[in-house]
Amino acid sequence: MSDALGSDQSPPALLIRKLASTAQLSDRDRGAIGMLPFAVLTFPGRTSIVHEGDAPKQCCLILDGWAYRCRTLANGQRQIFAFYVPGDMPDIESLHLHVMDQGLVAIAQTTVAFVAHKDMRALIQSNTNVAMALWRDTLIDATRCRERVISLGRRQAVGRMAHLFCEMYVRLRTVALADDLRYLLPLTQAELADALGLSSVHANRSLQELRKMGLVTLHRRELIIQDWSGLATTAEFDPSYLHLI
Amino acid sequence: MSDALGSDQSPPALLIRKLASTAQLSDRDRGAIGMLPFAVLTFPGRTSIVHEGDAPKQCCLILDGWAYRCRTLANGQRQIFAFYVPGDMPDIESLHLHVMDQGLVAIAQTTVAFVAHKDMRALIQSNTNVAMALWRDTLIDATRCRERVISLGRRQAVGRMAHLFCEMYVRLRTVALADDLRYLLPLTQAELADALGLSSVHANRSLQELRKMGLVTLHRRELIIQDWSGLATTAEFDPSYLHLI
DNA sequence: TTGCAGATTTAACTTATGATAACGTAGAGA
DNA sequence: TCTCTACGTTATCATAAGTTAAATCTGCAA
Repeated sequence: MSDALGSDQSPPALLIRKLASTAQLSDRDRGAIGMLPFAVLTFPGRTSIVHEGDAPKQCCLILDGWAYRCRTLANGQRQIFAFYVPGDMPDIESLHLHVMDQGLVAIAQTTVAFVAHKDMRALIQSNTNVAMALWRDTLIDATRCRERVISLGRRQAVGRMAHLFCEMYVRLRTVALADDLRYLLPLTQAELADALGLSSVHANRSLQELRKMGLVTLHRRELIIQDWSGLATTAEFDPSYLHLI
Repeated sequence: MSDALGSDQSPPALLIRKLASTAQLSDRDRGAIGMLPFAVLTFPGRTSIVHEGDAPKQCCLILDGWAYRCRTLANGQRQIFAFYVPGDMPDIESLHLHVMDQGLVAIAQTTVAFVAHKDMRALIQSNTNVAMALWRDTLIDATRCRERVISLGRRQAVGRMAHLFCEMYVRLRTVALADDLRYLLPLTQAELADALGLSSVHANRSLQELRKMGLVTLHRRELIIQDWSGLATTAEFDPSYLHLI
């Protein structure tokens, strides 16, 4: 992928920057996060970081690459719930809910930093403010999930896709992985379809519709937004649900 | 509705019982929750408890009745995100996210107990364990949201409806508002449709399909599950995502 | 270069769901 | 009793999206 996010690339620095994008952190908070011991691991594309049914003893922080959470139904259909990008901690909830009811999968090659639950718990116990920031982060994850519900329930395919493109642009921009209305979107159309509740054929049709409308191009995994306001209108996109400061 | 939930009907007692259904609470925790000052208010059916765009200064606890969170799109379509029943605190998140991006609406006549944010914050600051239980509760709310995503994305209308009926049965049973495979479902078919991402006509068709399959009856707001295992199979329902102890 | 595998695109056809409108029913209140 | 209203039901037609299959295209490795 790419090394954005400013100078200090260490896992704690990334986590601090991420949490500070949605909450206020004091120097004491930053210091406490800075002490967290992380173990860094790289996963090849399309491999599982956490399996459905696992009971992890650690949380992970995406450093580089993308991941998604998904579940497979009995008939083999898949639903992708959410995408995670650098700075995100996709499984903070495993601190509280011990069995993962969905898997976490690396999309392209993805580097992840793990912190043991016990270290996270110690941090949370000793630093209420950081606990609140983490809690807040999980709540924002939930608002994104609700936005997904509205998309699936009440938007048509083209609007859903436009909405996802808008959301990812805004999120990637906060970690300096998008600018100038373009970003790397390492998804196949089949994965896009699984996220949007579509068949891959219809995902393809919808994408072409967006192209035909002159809103985006997507070629070689690079998404270019040609008409932001048109795209946002098509999506009825209002970024306030992301609760960025 | 009905007065279930055992002997002590006070708001703190209800909250304690609810949190204890998904987390361990010590006597000290229970004592601390018991001290929370609540203000009780009753809302007529189809009135707004919290408006979209509000910045509430209090959290609410449903004592009696049902409520739902919803948002209305530009074209007038509505999406209901979640239903809340006695024992639920639908807007704990307002402690952390100050503007509600959706409304909270009472369905039938609904009684609600309000706690001021400052009192909740004091409780959370002084009692980490209760904070963790509340956090955990918001995470379970999020797992329900994800379950909704899977329903909307990958299940057909009949399966979606079956899944909702299963979930509400299990949830209502934990607060003694359902037993013997039946419960009060105070929703119109139009509301059911808004929750399931369907038109009301198709919600009606799907309901009739469930009846024809011999799985449920719904008459005069009473839902009777005639064939639990058939319904659960149709829904591919697995209650583990509710994380009940 | 060639061949291969995965990804995208296109086409033809089917199906689930939406939209609209008419009609039925039951309860509330005059 | 009558009327009004909110809901539920039914029918018809329109359309978004699914399914299947085959034709390209792309990148990659031999």
